Amino acid sequence: MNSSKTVGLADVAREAGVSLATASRALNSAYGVAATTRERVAEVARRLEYVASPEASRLATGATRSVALVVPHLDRWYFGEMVGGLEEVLREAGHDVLLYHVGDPEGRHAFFEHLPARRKVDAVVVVAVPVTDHERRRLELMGVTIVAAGGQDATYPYVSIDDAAAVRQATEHLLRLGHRRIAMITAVDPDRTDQPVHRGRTRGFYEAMVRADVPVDEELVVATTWGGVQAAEAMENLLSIRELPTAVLAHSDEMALGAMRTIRRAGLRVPEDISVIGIDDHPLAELVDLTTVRQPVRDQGLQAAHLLLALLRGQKPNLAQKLPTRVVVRSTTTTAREKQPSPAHPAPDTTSH
Amino acid sequence: MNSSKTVGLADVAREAGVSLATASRALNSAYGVAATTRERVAEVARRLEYVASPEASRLATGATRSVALVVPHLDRWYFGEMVGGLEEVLREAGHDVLLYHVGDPEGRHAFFEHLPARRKVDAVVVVAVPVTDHERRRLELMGVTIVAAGGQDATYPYVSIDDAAAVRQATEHLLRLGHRRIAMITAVDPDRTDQPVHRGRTRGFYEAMVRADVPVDEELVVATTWGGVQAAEAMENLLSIRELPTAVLAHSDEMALGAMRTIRRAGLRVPEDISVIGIDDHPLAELVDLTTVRQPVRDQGLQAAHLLLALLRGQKPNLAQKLPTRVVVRSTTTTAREKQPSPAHPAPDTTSH
DNA sequence: CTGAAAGCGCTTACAG
DNA sequence: CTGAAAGCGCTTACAG
Repeated sequence: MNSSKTVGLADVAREAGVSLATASRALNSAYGVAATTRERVAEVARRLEYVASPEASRLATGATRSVALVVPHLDRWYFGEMVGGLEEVLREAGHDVLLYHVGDPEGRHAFFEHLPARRKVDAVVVVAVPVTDHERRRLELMGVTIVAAGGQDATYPYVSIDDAAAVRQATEHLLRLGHRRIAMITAVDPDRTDQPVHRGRTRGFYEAMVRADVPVDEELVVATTWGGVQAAEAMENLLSIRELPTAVLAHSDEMALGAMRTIRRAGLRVPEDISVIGIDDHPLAELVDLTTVRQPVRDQGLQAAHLLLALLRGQKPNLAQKLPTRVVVRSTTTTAREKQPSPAHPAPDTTSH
Repeated sequence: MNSSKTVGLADVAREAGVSLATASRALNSAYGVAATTRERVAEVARRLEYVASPEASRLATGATRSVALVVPHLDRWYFGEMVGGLEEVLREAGHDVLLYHVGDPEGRHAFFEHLPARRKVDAVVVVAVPVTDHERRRLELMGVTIVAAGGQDATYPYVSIDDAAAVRQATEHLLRLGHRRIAMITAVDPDRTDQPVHRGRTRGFYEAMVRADVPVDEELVVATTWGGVQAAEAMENLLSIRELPTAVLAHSDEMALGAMRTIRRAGLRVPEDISVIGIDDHPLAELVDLTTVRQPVRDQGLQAAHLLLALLRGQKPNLAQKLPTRVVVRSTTTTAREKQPSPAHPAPDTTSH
């Protein structure tokens, strides 16, 4: 199949005048080879442009030198950015990076069932994908290390942001501007309706409100799946409430943009009538002047990769790393007006224009 | 390292009462095995949850069953979406998907230099990454198939959109609305300043203008690197021109958003004062009501993967596939006013807002 | 420090 | 149709 002969370890050994064993050791291990021998072999290898066959090495050692990246989406900024950070340090460390897209719970299940059957990877990092304790234990039994990048707190090593803190920051920003009727568009993972509602980002909202001693109007808390269009629809419900909110907090920037579209189409202005704040600091947030809470996504990927490498080396790294977030004030939030806007309850109109 | 024994082909063979050779053939090849034998072996394999060791198979056959995805960015929607499409069909076809991020020309060069040294992959698909003919030939000599997903026309198999046609459609949309002073913010790849200017997207603009017999004011054509912020700056230059354009065409939606920010900050309105159209139909374009030219990104990834598979199978697929694009009218474009806006040449102000 | 040899888990001509 | 055997290209105890 491949006509051009590739140079093998045997070629290097012959050329350097040593045995296969010595050549191998010279190229890999630190001990057990005379310095001069090692250098000579290395020199020959370089000259011959020798590259070890990964298949053969893996077969002989049992280690695969590759890690699987499990991601639920590839088309959202968050995931691409995360993967970019992970790839950089893993590749740098000499690992192959295998991409696995698991869309739904079944896909996820299939992945964890089949992967360990025959170890194709030494480790897997899940990007904001939930992993059951059972799945995690299964992997560990098979000797594959697991790490989470982003997502909710896990019972295994992870690096993420403090979701509750991020939303607390957003809420406090609005409270500071004098807002009291604050609405929140909560994101729920469609595959995980089992989860407690008042956790993560949602919890942060309640915490901030309680601390500020501002009562939460439950009517102003709506839930929907991730996504701008879904948030736009949720916003329609919020606009049908008798007393409109003066500010809206969305669980992501995409969702904030969706909410803004609904507000705009209803003939209201942002931020004059309703302030809007998102979470993420999506690259486009800057271009649409959206106030948001910035989370360092690439850094989470970078750190998660380092965490994984430390674990593979048998070190004892910090197993629960949370990266800081901070409010980025742009122009979609402003001080609360005294009077509520009540523009004759404009019928939300999504078809027009 | 791995304590739990995995079941090997030997276990299957023994259990099925056949030799290793027969077991292997039964599981792989279509011919040379009695139907009953094949079934029995398959049954045993299933029961034992046998999974072949990829390392061993690869070492024995020489085929890697894996393909490398080479991408220049991971944090932009376009690339994530493309990769998602590629991953889906390649994984489905039983290939491993290795991710390679090559940021700059050196990285790209290093990739093509080292990859073929020892075949880690059977094929590589480059996502909008330029490949020199020399690099392509090198890969082919080593027996690795190459395919391009997206990007400019290549001298090797590819699937992409017709860049010139996409911009032609955008230009024609503006012309149809009565615009004559149309500005264009051209995207240039910082690594490829060598390329002819009037090609791809840029060429489409000139073609449409010539066809409509509308003279192009070269002052209205500005170039910048991809990116919203860069486009925002380019837009500042356009606003400093004595006679403002009535419409702006940006080479991407991100760039269109950047242009809109500058227009907005200058106190002008979109589309009343200046119409804006982008290219892509980025998922967020819908949320900001941006008029654009839609390109099917995921489909390009899907098709490119199918093209690759066909090539690997030795078939003769269409080596130059172009997917259609179409204008999606939203609310950032409108008919040209009779009079030009000349708001006393507002000084572009990027600090305020 | 170095070498001969076995082994990693498959696949595939070569004989029957 | 089926089996014994060699081989894919490394690594690593085991002896020196």
